[in-house]
Amino acid sequence: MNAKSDRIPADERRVQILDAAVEVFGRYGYAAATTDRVAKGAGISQPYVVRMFGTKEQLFIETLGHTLARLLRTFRAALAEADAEGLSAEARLGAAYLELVGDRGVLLTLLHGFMMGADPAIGPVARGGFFEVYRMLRQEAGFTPEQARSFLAEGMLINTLIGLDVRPTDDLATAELLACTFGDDVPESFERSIA
Amino acid sequence: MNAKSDRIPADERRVQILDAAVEVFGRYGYAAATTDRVAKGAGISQPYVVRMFGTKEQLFIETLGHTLARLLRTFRAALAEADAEGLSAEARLGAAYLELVGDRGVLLTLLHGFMMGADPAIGPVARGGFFEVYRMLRQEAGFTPEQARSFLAEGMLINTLIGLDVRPTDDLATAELLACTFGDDVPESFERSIA
DNA sequence: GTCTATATAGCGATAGAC
DNA sequence: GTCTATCGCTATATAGAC
Repeated sequence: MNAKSDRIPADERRVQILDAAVEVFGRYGYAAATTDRVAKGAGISQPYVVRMFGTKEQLFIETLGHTLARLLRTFRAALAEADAEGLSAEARLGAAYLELVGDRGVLLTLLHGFMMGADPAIGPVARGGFFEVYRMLRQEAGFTPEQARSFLAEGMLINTLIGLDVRPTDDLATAELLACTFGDDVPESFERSIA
Repeated sequence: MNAKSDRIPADERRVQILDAAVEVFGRYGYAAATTDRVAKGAGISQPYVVRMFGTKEQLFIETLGHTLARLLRTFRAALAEADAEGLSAEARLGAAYLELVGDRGVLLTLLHGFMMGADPAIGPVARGGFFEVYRMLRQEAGFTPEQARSFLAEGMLINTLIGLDVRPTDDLATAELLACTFGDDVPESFERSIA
């Protein structure tokens, strides 16, 4: 509104930029995403984005950390709930994953990061993040290796369906696979088309 | 060697370019891949690549078709073999998938394509390719929806492990997941580092 | 804390010769 | 069938003002 209110603390601006970055990196991937789109998403100028994070690469690395933290937070909350209500960790974590599907940016940003293992700077971060999830499943959720592998595999299939931008109405095979993957209630984010 | 022998038929050149493109798109993804790298891989000039395929986008679409055809060919050969030797289609297709892992470019190009569902030109091609595989599993391999979903999920996890550029020596969690995914013989392509 | 202006580099695509 | 030369766009990053 007024000119002065546009000046906000750096910490707060940082989070706004990271939130915008999750959307942009998720939609376009690392290479096709532009710092300008992130800036527009955060409502600031492109050079300011770069000023805050140094480089686009560094922004992506911090965005990966941001999304990973959110994933782990969601999973840990689900585990606590399963504990309190005596539900199985497996079922409760599956439901938690579906919550995350609602926000396409999170899972797609992670998957795009996972595809960059060959990148010297981003690869180690991506591997570290992936296996942090694996360790959480094994140690905190009490999964066996087979349970953890199966959980991750199902997750990657769901990520792929999001990345494909699959819609329930596409055709018979599509409807069948979506029904088989999600059961009765296909996440609503599959029904809207991308803005 | 001699100057004249460098002139080869367009059809043959096309295949050379597509083979180079599979490697490059697999390694860098669509956006970060350059027509110049593809050209160097095929041993020709960058403008000639563009000349042959019109645009980089069109090159990617044809590369997707090329890799998908190879995937389906491998699967169908495995099915024929399973038929002849009385093996289960599920086990034989799993083994066929592992053959494809040896050539990182194929599976990574496909996965990069699957991540581009939101792209107006590439999205429809990627979805079509993915569900062509699904239909093959259901109709030709005789999989139930659950078997097909599970097979695809395991495949996507393997693709992700390739994309992450995971190495067996990384740490305990890594070794455990690789052992759990591949059993005794982890594909050798996981042991070499990328060139 | 934030912007405008701009330097700089890389890449896809075109023109045209051989 | 293939190359060299080059245009023009886009995008990251820097400089410096407010």
